[in-house]
Amino acid sequence: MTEAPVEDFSGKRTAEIVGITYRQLDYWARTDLIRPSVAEARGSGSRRRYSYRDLLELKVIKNLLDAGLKLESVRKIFTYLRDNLGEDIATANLVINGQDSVLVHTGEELIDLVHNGQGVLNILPLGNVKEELDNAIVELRPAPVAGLGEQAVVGG
Amino acid sequence: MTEAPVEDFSGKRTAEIVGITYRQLDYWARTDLIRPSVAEARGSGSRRRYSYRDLLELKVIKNLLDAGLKLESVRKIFTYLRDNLGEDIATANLVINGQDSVLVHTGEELIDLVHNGQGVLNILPLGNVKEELDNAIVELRPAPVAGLGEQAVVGG
DNA sequence: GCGAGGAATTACGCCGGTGTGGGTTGACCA
DNA sequence: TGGTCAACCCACACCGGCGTAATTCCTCGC
Repeated sequence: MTEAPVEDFSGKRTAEIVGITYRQLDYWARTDLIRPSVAEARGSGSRRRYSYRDLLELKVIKNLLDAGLKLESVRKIFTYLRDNLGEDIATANLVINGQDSVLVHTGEELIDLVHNGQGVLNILPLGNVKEELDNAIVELRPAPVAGLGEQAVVGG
Repeated sequence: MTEAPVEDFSGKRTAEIVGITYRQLDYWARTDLIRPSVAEARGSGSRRRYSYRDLLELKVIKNLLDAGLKLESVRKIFTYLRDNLGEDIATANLVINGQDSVLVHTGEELIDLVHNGQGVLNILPLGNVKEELDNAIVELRPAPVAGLGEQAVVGG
């Protein structure tokens, strides 16, 4: 355990890892979609610090946007999701039906939903998201500095 | 066959049936998302005439929007969908993966896609759409005029 | 049967909110 | 002290709401 998550990330690096532009990250932070939970910006020149969990959420957002969702919808989804995005990320599928979101774990549940669902369902396999993220973190090491990159003590 | 589809619909009524605003319908027509296939507008005051098939597409769009999709994505989806939205509407599920769309008929195919899919899948059961539409058409009869509502001869 | 008037419908310009990109300035940290 | 990163201002595209002018359709009176 404690594989890595005691690491935190600058705004720029966060954007690179997640695969979004820095502008988006900036905009989302200032419009309260996702704010850096380790350290908020405190005026021009200060540094934002994102946690691993933040990156995870950002990656989910990125996936949702790539799927063609409106940012507005993503905002609403996260209002719900933030309370439920927990341990079972590896196996869960996020299923979104308009304003409502559910976490589904089995394929059968999924089929049920599709059959009963009145509208479009947006389905995001969260396991993939975590995987993608972890890969990106490894590949995008900040620099070939000795051993530790952006290692930081968060005190947890 | 020929259950009803020899009917066509005014812009206003189309908007009511589909459940969108007239503004949207107007905007979509003028930006080439969906144009009335029976009769185009030919200047201020002219009348648009939408076919049943148009309504079907509009209803799909409405569902996609309700699911939180960007209109931009919907445009791209329809570029593909228009060629493939055919008879099997009753049973097919529209599956969207970012830019790509597929029509899927069985639950197993669906699960496969979910497992393999890298990103979000948007799934829309098309059968429901047709059903919703037919209900709305019946419920929103234009007026209690004798028997026939907006019956019209469209030719072949 | 036919013309006139009113109702219905459309096109269009104006506008605002959102999301995003660019560029610049200013603070922070190494 | 220099490089990096956040804030801020600006601009632009998209979506769609509103109001208005223009046109067409429908109905009525003759």
